This record gives sequence, C-alpha cells and structure tokens, in this order.
Amino acid sequence: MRKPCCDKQDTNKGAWSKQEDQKLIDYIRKHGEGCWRTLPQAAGLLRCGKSCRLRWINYLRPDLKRGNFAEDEEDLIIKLHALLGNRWSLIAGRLPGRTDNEVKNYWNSHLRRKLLNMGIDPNNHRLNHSLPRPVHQNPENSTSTASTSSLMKNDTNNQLVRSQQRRDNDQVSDAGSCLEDEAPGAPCGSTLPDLNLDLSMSFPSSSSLGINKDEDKEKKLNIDPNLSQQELVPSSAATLVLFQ
DNA sequence: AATCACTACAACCGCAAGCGA
DNA sequence: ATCGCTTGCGGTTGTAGTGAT
Repeated sequence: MRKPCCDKQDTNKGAWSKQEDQKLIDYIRKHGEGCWRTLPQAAGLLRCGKSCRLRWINYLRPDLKRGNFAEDEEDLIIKLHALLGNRWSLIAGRLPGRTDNEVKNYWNSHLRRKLLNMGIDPNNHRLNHSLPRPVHQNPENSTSTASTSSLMKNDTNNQLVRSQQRRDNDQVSDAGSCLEDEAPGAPCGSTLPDLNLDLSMSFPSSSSLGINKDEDKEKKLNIDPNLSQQELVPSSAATLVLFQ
C-alpha cells in the first residue's frame, strides 16, 4: 500500500493565501528548491510537498511569463502537439516562461477547440470530415500561409463546440503524436503535408526548467538539442496546413 | 436582479520513472 | 535484483468570473 504523500488531515488544501505564497517564496529564495517533501515543514507551511512544488512551478516562479499566448506560441504549441502528443512538459520546455500546466490548460480551453472548429481532429491533427469544415475554404488560400491563430478570431462559431468540449474531454487523453500514429517509416508529412516540422529543438534556459529530464527525453526522441529556440518557432508558412 | 451556462485556470490526484540503499 | 521513497507528469476536478437569458 502506497503511503500518502502527506498527512492529509494536517494539510491545507485549495487556494493558496498570500501568506502561504510569501512563506514559500521566502523559503525558496533562502534555501533554493530542495527536497519538496520536507520543504513544507521547514517553511512552516501546512501543505504537502507536492502542493508546494506545483504552486512554485506553476505560479510563483519568478521567470514565469504569464499573460496571453502570442500567436507564435500558439502555433508552436500546435506543431509540438502534433509532434509530441500530450507531452506537456516537453512542449512547455520549448516555451520559455510557460509551464506544462499552463500549456495544457491553454490547449484544452483554446487550441483544441480551435482545431475542432477548423475541422481538424486535435487528437491526431488530421482533417476530420465529420467535424465542421474550416471557414476559410478559399482555394487560393488552401496552401494557407495564414496562421491558425488568425484564422479563428471569430469565436462565435465556437459555441457549439464549446458545449461539446466537456463531453469530448474524456476522449482527449489518447492524443498521440503523429509520430506514434504513423506507420513505421512513414514520415509525419504524409498526413501533415505542409508541416515543415523541423525537429530540431533547443534547451530551455537552465534556470527555468527541469533540464535533465528534458534532455533525456529529447535523446529518446532523437531531437537535436543543439539548435536555437528560433529554429522551432514556426514561420507563418509552416503553420499547420492540414487540408489536402 | 436572478439564474443559468459556460470558460479559464488553479489545484488536486494517481501513476510511473528515477534513484539510492 | 528489489524495494521504498521522492519527484514529475498528465488527467481531472473545483470554482471564480463572465456573459446570456
């Protein structure tokens, strides 16, 4: 039987208070990110270590960007999701100042719906004929250089999808990358014809992320870590154009 | 003004990987 | 090799805020 991560009856749950935040910030400033399990007691917090870690990583860390996602960031998330599936921490690692939780939330609340609205199955990034067709079916644009971000500015069409979103949510989790979905040897481009997926990736700044694990994963994924962040940021022409 | 429906996002939970003993 | 502990990840839930009716 697994031991609970903390003594539940002695810990606070729910939203963090300003005082709790301050205690955590003060402690980590003084001692750094150490053993999360012992941190709460040492910092005088009635929280479990997991909760402290999450609060710090997702909310209190000083290098967090916060605020709206830029179009470049949206496009990058979509590309990376097509490539990596729901590996949010890896995706977030390519977005300086963004957390996996933030990226995941943004995907589920914005980007997923956006793709659905374009008639793209967000699980596999392929055109789904049972879904609403995209609104921009101008053949001249079908090699579209328009970014997905700019395509769906009009959110009114999303209403139907929104109500469907919750019902769909239990189907989300099998989102695999196209790499996994493809038959062995079949290039990603066979279903993402115009997706100029440069798989080269750079390391995020070591100050902001758990680098070592990312490095390991990148090795497993054969991702070249030596190239700059810029090389991953999609050109507008490289934006997902999934219609054939 | 009250109620309902929906969104956005913070936070929690369970699981599995990683690591040292 | 295995066991137990810690950490990190991804899925899910809870709820405050907002707009529609």
